[in-house]
Amino acid sequence: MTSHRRSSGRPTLDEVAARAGVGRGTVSRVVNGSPQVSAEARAAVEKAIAELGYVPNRAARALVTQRTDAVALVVSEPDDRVFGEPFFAGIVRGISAVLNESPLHLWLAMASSTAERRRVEHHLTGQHVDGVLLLSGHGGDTLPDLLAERGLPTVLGGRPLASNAAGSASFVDVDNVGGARLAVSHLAALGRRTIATIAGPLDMRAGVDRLTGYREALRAANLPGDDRLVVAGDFGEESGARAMGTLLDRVPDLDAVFVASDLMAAGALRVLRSRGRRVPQDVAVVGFDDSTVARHTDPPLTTVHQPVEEMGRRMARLLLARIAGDPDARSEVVLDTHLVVRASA
Amino acid sequence: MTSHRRSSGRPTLDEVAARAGVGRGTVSRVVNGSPQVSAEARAAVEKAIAELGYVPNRAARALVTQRTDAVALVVSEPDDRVFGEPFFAGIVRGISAVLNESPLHLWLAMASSTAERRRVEHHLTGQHVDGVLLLSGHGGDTLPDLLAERGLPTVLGGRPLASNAAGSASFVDVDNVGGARLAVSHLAALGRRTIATIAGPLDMRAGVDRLTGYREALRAANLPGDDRLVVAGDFGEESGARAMGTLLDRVPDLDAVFVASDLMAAGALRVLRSRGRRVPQDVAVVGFDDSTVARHTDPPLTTVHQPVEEMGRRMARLLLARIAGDPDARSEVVLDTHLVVRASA
DNA sequence: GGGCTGGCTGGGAGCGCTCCCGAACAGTCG
DNA sequence: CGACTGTTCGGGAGCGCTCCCAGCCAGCCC
Repeated sequence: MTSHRRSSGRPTLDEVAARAGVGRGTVSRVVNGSPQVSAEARAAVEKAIAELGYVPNRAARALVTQRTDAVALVVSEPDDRVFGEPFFAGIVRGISAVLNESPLHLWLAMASSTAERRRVEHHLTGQHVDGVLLLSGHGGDTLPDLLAERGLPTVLGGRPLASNAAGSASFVDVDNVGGARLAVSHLAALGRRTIATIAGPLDMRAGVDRLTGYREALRAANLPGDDRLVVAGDFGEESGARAMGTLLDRVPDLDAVFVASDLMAAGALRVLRSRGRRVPQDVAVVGFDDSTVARHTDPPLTTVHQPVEEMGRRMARLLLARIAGDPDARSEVVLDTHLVVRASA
Repeated sequence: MTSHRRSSGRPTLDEVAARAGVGRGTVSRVVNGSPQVSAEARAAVEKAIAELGYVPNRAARALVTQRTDAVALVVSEPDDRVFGEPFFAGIVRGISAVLNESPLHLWLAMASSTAERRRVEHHLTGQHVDGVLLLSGHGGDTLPDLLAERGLPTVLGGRPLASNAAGSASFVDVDNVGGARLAVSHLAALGRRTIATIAGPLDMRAGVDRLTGYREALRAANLPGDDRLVVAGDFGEESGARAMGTLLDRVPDLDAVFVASDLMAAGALRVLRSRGRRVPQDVAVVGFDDSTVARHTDPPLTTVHQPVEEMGRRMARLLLARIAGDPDARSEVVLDTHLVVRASA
């Protein structure tokens, strides 16, 4: 009737106040759970809210509070690695599970190309998220530094490569070194003496760490570390096949391979078979990731399991903590991996 | 110096205007690409923006425009299906690819439990997304109706089950019926006469449609449709194994199975082998999804490929169109599937 | 009884932006 | 030369909310 009614029809805080017969301040206090409200006033406001179906306007709130109740999950990855099963889905689930218990919402940003990365940077630093979860991988990513500089709470998925000024960023990682050590020790315990490895890309921390674990385990088992036993791939299946070929050419009598990803291991398995090697009798193989394919290769793959969903959960919790509390607090969480023994080793 | 500087230090539109020596309106016009600005004014404003590193405040803009430049991807799925490879990752990629070309941002909302679903409903209808992409699956989901009622542009991933008032919602689906038909015709063309099927859950549209395709193809090939040849699973590996057992008990001499998901097919393959059937000699098997596992089963799985990433792209484009234009426009997109022939059939 | 607490409350100010109205200024035509 | 059109521009109003301050009303103590 009066011209005050907004066209969109969504009730505002003022309308609630009018209906409850109180002032705006009181409604705001009720909505935000302030204790400074009498029982009667609170009841009246709650009644009005229910009747009107009032939902606070986030934009208006964000405008004044300078907070957005949103965090971004940035997938800053040019290639497919992050999307490999079960990584991405698992992480997202873990994160969502935790965030769903908080008032925060999740904004998903993929930055594959450089242009997209710039757009994302722009948006993040132009504020309007309260924190950032970053799934990166490759070194040379400038985003962590940029965010740190802007003072935006950030949690990295995966330990940053080297000297990144991510010194101020928290991260959650799986124990890649330990996992690789587990795998290679297992191979050594099986009596294998010539253990090769197909490493991941060495510009990714996971690639480097798994190689380190391999070397440590060799040393611990008193086995020779020979550079001809090491070939790097890119975590993808084809690169695994190629690497296996190279390895077999170089060291025909190798009796075991530790492969830094299940997908590469699947490729390796194929080549091994076509070159007449029996797995595990002639060559034992251990993979990494415990992805879905590991259960279905022939033979099923012994592999290192990493707790992806837990990783997502921890990332989210860490971010929550940083947003709530001291933004300078830095934490590092490293999650245990374990070996899943199947038929390939 | 003056007390005008905000503590957070982010430059505002007014500061840009002051620096450029123009009014707020002009800055706003430049930022929003209005043509009603002289070349000099535009240049001055752009210079000031660059110097100050100005980024518009989304909340403030959203508050006045009543738009948010954000859409939500709601995964309303209690169980794992959506997360099965390569579905989720593919969809998300496709969506992101399209959205990255637009001013829209992506919110990700998982609603597994009923409580979470309520929270999401509340958030969506409490406004503050401009549209919704819904990945559902099971019938009985009330969200599409709710959103339609609220007039929120919505695009469904997957054709809704039955009589949902999703009559007003657009959707993108893959041609499940056609895909299943393709698979079963292939089996028939191979000379198989007793073709069984392990269907998906019949409260999901994909489950129903794939079964329909199976039946149509049988009829077209003049093969008997026997209810004993049909067992439903839940798309998961174990259910596939169980179903295969049941099928073998009922019809020991079946010579082919069409399985409505690769994961179930993997389970079926296992049981087939343990029951002494050779694949494909004794029993030919065709799966559905063309997931990563299909390439690695023993033997590799012939399966129906569905264009997941394209599905994501189309969903995003459809939503964009609905947001931009006539919100009552309804569209249905059904994407073709094709058969990937490997060793299992 | 006067002054003081202290719990509740209402409402002004203002967050940063867009929208829109009217002013200012050309340029054009009769 | 005056009236008129069209383009460009400035700035007031207001989006819905939170913050904060002043005001009010007990209740209490000296």
